[in-house]
Amino acid sequence: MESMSTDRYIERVTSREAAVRRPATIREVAALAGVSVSTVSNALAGRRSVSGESSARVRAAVHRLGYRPDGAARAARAQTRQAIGLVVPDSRNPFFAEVAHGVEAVAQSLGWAVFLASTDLDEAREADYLDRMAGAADGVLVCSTSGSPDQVQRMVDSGIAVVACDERVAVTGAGGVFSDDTAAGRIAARHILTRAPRRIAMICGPEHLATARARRTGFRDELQAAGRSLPPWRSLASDYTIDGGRWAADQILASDPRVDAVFCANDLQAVGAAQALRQAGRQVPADVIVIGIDGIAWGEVTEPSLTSVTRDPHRLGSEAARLLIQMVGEGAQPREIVLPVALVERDSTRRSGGD
Amino acid sequence: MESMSTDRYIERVTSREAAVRRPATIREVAALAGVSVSTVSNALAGRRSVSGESSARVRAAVHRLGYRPDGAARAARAQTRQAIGLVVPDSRNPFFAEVAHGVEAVAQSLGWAVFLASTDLDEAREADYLDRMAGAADGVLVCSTSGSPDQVQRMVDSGIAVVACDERVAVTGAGGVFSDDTAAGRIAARHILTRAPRRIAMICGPEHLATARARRTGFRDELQAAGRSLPPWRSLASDYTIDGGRWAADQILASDPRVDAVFCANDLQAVGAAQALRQAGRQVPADVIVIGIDGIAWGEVTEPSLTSVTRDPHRLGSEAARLLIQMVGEGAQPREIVLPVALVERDSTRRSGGD
DNA sequence: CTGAAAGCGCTAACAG
DNA sequence: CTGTTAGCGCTTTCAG
Repeated sequence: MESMSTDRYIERVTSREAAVRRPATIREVAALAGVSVSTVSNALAGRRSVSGESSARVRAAVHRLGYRPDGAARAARAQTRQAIGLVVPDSRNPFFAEVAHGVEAVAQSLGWAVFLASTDLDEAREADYLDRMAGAADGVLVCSTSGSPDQVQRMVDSGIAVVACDERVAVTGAGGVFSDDTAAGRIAARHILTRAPRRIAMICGPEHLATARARRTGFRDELQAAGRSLPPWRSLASDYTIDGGRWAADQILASDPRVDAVFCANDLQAVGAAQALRQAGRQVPADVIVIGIDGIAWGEVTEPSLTSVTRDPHRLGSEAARLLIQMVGEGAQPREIVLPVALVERDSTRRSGGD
Repeated sequence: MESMSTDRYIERVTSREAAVRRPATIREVAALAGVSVSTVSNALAGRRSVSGESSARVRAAVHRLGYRPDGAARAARAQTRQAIGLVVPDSRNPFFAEVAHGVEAVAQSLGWAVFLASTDLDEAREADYLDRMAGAADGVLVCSTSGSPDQVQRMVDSGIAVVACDERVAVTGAGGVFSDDTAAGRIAARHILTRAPRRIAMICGPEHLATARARRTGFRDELQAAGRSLPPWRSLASDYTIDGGRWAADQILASDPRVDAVFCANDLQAVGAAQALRQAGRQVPADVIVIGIDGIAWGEVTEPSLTSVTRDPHRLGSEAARLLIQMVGEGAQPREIVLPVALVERDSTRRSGGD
């Protein structure tokens, strides 16, 4: 099987010339166009009226020189970087990838750039990133931070706009876009009850996340409202990951082999749980139904496809970006937005026949 | 089912105070510390020797004021933004998400920021992004661009470092990090042949991508070397997406229901193809084996788990970022790096028993 | 070891 | 409609 991998590493130099050509400046453009620097600036920004004659010559010069305004210089002078930062725990997580895409889509359409930062759940990295963003962006979007709110509070206090997304952050003066996590838990419970299960289990998210607690509360409350309760040994917490879900499902199976419904606080856990369940010989949904929360796109690809209470991650991101840009660009008040959630029913809770 | 979605939208204002506090400047720090601006600058950068006394006072002042150097001003003066741009077709695609994570990890460790841009395969957006990055970043990493190379060439010519990643770009003076796509195709073929299939099919990527063509060539060549060939009706191209794979698999099934091995030019297609195959009543791998290329993490989660020739997307990104930062930070020559690929065998090509 | 002064490339008054 | 003039906040000579 050793022929099954290519050789170590190939490398070759591509060009022989250093070509330390520096970008053209606005002054060069002005000189070539035979106008003043400010006319170039105005022509390019369309800020003040410039004669057709002049702007044509400017355009020509810009084109000939391949001129691009220097964002840094502009930012220094105009006191706006036209950039926002986005801090997520892990950009590979499909939920945050979707959020990031939403952020980026509206930022792009509004002419803002976005810095991406993945903390990988490392507090030191998070602190470092936040620090850096404070110096490079006009505002930052913080998703599910694990660190202490102090640093974020200091950012807000020193004039950097902050919008929290997904998970609340204890900071005054920050905006926020969240989903109705309690409702998500309730909806999941209601849907599960519809299938008349006898033995329900619950896989929660990390205890330190308020969103995880809210989902649990919603789920529990709805169950109790229906006169059902959850024995403690069928309720446990794990990471918001596929592995976390696998592990939790195995635990549940060990303490109650006859479980026939499992609620997961997020989709990744649900994917892992469903997999573990199948590997333990259970049919999903015939023997056990599984439901998650989040609404990641991979939910329709897994086997079976995953029923989920979607939080519309793309919209979470786009709404958050819109709010942040309003705050930073138009001086809008920070506010809090709670987005609705909705059930997306797929195979993992499908009634298989006459049950 | 209407109770299965939360109310429209909730919103409330979070703070009543505008608090237009502007960030502290280096001058304020200097004043508070009782030293000059340049001493503050030097103390902070550790560039020139500063007495312990002074730097202590500076540190204190920085802390008290919550001072953060303004990146834009620094960039304007020092002529380095310490930022790179990353342009990908779609940041939600797990392959590019992984690449992005690799890029970001090394950028972060080297003290560079990264701008993320998803073109969504829209040439206008790509052009817009590239343009913007030219003004905001010191260099840009371009993954699988669809647009014309002219713009990228102009960027290089005007002093913006460029590194292509994954897909080559016809530009002189750009660096590049690629994987050995031909080898990937060959390895896939060799592995498939190991299973002694009778009717092999091939799902290629978009014809306009050189990587797609190379994978096809590698696959074909290896087949021919083994004295096998592929009837044209069992070879077709589709998008590098799950849907593309689904569609292609359906086509193949229609023209040859007895196909028992399908090679896909990327993992997303393979996931889609496997799904379509199963939905058409075929067992994977018992009836048909499926193999992809890329090595996305979701390959181990799908049912069955996916055999793939991995290109190690994370490393592709980290290597590309390292090269770009060397070019832009240390004036390194642009060069071309070709990374090895390797077979990762999973269930989708597993021999089920004695076959 | 420190400070004064000169800009980075750009925008934004302000006069013409 | 246009040009001149001050800076943005920072780094970086250059003298002390």
